[in-house]
Amino acid sequence: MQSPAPDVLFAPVRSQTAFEETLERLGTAINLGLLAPGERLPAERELCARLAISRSTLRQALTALVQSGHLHAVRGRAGGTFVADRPPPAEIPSPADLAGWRDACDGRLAVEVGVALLAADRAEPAVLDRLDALVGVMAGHLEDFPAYRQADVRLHVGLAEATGNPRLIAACTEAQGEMTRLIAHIAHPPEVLASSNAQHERILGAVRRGDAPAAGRAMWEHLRGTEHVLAGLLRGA
Amino acid sequence: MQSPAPDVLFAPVRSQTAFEETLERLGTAINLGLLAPGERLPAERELCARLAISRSTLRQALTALVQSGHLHAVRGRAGGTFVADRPPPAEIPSPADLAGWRDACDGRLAVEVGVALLAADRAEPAVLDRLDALVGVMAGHLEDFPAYRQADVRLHVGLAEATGNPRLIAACTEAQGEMTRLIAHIAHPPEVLASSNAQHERILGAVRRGDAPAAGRAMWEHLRGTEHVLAGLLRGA
DNA sequence: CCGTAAGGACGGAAGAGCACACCTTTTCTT
DNA sequence: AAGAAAAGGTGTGCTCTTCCGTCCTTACGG
Repeated sequence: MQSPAPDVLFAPVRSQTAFEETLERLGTAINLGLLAPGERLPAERELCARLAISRSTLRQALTALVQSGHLHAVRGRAGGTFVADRPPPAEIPSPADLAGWRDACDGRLAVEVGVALLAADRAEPAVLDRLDALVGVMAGHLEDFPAYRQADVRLHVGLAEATGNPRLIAACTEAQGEMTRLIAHIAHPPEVLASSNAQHERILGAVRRGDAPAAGRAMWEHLRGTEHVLAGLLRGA
Repeated sequence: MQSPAPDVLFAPVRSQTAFEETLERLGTAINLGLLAPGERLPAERELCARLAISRSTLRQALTALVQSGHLHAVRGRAGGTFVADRPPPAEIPSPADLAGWRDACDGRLAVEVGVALLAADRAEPAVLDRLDALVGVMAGHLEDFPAYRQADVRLHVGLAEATGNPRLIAACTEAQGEMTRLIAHIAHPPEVLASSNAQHERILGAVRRGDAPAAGRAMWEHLRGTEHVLAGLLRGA
């Protein structure tokens, strides 16, 4: 009955430095539009306290993001660090990203279906109203994928926030970041977006009814759609 | 429509050292029984290569686990590092563990339901036969919670392995580790274990039929059972 | 015109991790 | 019986990351 030693137990230990993680966190937040263009970040001395890192380390990340054009800094009393008005476009996905696209989809599936199940139990109607509004925003941007995608991300992350679980919010944000890297540069016909957005309505409807199984199932089908699109385009990768 | 800056974006960055993560990985693997008593670990020089850390760092972790009684080391040509025959019992959960029990359950829910959905699509019958055998093992240990729990863990992790996704396997292992810390020291009447094990059968049945929604739903209900037990016992925490 | 709040810059201290060389113990092979 | 081999055990010094503290520069506001 004893299985042999599972390989994954001895998989490489991640060694991401604080600088790298900070850079990644802020960078994806900007790319996802969670930090809006023109928005002001907390002051460095406050932000490094919130992130529980030293100011030097934080500044490494901020400096890198300024140089890459994601942020711009303004000195002086009324200054601060601001998200660029026109952040640079998402980079093309790395070979490593493409190689792991299926794993990324799987991870996203787990997080999002779990979020849907829990949100159905816990979401406040007021929050759901805000998410419904996002469906309307997306409906108005079927021809403008970047704008559509930004509302899309806000919807999914907003649903995660509705669960009240910080872990799930973080996991959802990370999953959305990975997905954005994968899909930012591929064509999205308006018909596809429209049908995807119809699924958003079904998900929110089930969540509002408190029907967790239906919400989970609707989310599952929603994500399978994305997965099939990717499978078609990346078949060789 | 612009939400204010999401709090979770500026949450503390995790700063876990390679030593800490190695210690945790191997320690939980032993506590969960994924590394069986008496089992021999790969040689240090090989293991540090697999974990992508230096031998010094690996030895820090191994030394700590030897001192805590989880491992014992044997010198000489036929030597090695072995899992203790009688590893020390799980520690009582820390206040931090108890405070976050609901978050831990949520995370587990997402991972496990996702695993069930994906396993229904991908699991090989041969693998499912092995998992069915574990249900039989559990049925024979309704009076012996440690033994029951060990087979339980192997079942859940085995289902994750059936998805073929390393991320999910790792996430599932971690979630099971957290759950074990929470539930190791509470009473588990045989009737509760029997009903829990019946749910295992339902899950595996749905997976075998390739009925993903049913598998996901069965898993969801299975986990809600555990959650209700915990909610009753930890209500004040 | 000065205080204050913001970003910007430097320099040293501490610790984690690593590479490498070497030692000790035991067993296997010749 | 001798020596090679394979394993854990030990020590040293270097590099890189991070942190802390201090100071500088800019610019708004009274």
